[in-house]
Amino acid sequence: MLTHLTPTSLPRPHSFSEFGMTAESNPSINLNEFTYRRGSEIYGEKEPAQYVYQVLSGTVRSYKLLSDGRRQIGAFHVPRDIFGLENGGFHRFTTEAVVDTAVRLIKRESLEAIAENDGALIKNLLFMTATNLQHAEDHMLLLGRKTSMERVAAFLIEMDRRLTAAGILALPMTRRDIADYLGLTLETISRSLSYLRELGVLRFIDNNQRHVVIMDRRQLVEFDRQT
Amino acid sequence: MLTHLTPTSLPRPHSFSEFGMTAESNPSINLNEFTYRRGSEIYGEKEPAQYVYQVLSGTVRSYKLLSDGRRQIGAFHVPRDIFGLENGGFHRFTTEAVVDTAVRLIKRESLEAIAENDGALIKNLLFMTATNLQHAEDHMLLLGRKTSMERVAAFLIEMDRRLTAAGILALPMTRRDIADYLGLTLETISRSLSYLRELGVLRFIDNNQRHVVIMDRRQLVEFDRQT
DNA sequence: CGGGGGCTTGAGGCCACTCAACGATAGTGG
DNA sequence: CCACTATCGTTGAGTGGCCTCAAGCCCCCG
Repeated sequence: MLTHLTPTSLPRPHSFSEFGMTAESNPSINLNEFTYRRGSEIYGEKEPAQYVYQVLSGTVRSYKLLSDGRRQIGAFHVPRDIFGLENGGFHRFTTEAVVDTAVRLIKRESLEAIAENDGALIKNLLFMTATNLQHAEDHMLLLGRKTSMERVAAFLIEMDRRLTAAGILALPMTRRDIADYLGLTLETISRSLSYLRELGVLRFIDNNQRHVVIMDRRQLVEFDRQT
Repeated sequence: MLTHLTPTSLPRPHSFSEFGMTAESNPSINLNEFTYRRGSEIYGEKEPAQYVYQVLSGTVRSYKLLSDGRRQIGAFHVPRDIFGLENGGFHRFTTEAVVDTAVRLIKRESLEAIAENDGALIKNLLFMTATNLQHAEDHMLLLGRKTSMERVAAFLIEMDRRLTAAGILALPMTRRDIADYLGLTLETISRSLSYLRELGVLRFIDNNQRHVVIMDRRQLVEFDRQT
C-alpha cells in the first residue's frame, strides 16, 4: 500500500453523518484516516471493495480504462463526498488522488452488518446511490450530445458549485483530467478555456495559469445549453 | 392521457417479485396494467413520479432533451425491466413507448409506505438503483471514449444479451433511437451496420432490413474493445 | 541547472456530421 | 383498391469540429 497514516491533527470538517453514524455513537465502527500522495491509487477497478471513503481534503478521480489506454473519468470527488460505495462486492472504477488527499474510511463489512438492522442507514445508502445515478445520467447527456464549449462551461459551473460556490475556483486537476472527464482532448480543453478568457468570461489569476480561475457564472450558463 | 386499459388477458410473464411482493401477498398494493401506443409518452421529465413501471411487452426509451432538440437516450427498457423508480419525487427522464407496449404499474406512495417497514424491500430498491448506476457508468465510458464501430458493436451485444441471448435479434427501435442512445447520428448507425453486414458479422433477415438481425457474437466482441 | 510535467498554440488530418437523393414500407383517406 | 403521405433506411458527397502531431514556454524539483 502506498498509503500512510495521517496525523490526528488533520482537519475533520465533516463526519460520516451521512451514514447516520459516527465513531462516538457506534463504537463498533472504526473510522480511520489515511492520506494519499498526489497520483497514487486508492483502489483499482474490480478489486474487492473493503472500504467506503469520505474525502476530507484534496480531490479524487474515479475512472475506467479501455485496453488501449483510453480513459473515462466518471467523477471527481471533493471534500465531503463519499465514494467507493459499491452494491456488489467489487469496485467498478479505479480511483486515484488528484492531489495530496486525506480520506476517512469505514470498513464495508461493518457497514453492512449495521445496515442489516438499520433501516435509516439503508435509506441513506439508497439516497447516496441515487445521487450518484443522477450525476451519471446528466453526464451521459453531456458526453453524448454537448459540444466542447458546452462541456467545458458545464464543467466549470459544476466545479464552482461543488468547490466554492463563490465564482473563484481553484481547480485541482490537470487539463488531461478535465479532458478525460468531458470526453475530449487536453488541447481542446486548453483552447476552450483560452477562448472563454478572450471573451472575458474567465480570468486566470496566479501567474501559473493552471489553478485559479475567476468566472462569470451568468455568462457561462449561456454557453451550456441546458435541458 | 393517451393510455388505455389493457384487457386482463394480457400476458403476465413476470411479477413485481423484484420488489419482494405481489398483489396476492400484499393486497394493499394494486398492480394495474396499461398499454401505450407506439410513440406515446408515458411520463415527462420533471413530472411528479406517481408510479413505478415494469415492462410486460414492448420496449420503452428514457431520454433527456436539450433546448434545441438534441436528445440523449439513457436506456431502453425491455420486458421484465423496471423503470420510473426515482429517489426524489420527480422523474429525471421522459419515457415513451418505442412500440406498442404493455406495462404494469404500482403506486409510488404505496411502495414507499411499505418500504418504511420492510428492510428487504428497501434493499431491493437499493439493488435496482445500483444496477441502473452501473449501466450508466458503463455508458459514460462508451459515450466519452469509444468509436462509432465500438459503440454499435457494444449496443448489439447488449441487446442480444437483454432481448434474446440467442444470436437472433429483433430490434424494436429505429436508427434514430439507436443513434441517440449511442451519441451518434442515424446515418453513422446505418453505415456501421452495413459495414458489419459486409464483413459477415451481421445478416439481416426479413425483407425489411430493419428488424431482425443474425449476429456473430464472437466476431462482434472483437469490435468492442472492452475494459 | 538539467529534466520532466503541464499548458498553450499552430498546422494539418480524419472521423463523424451534414445535406441530399432515393427506395421501400406502412398508414390514411377517398 | 389505389393514390397520397409520412416514416424509415441506405448511400453518396462534401464539410467541419475535434483530434493528432509538433514546437515552445513556464514552473517545479531533484
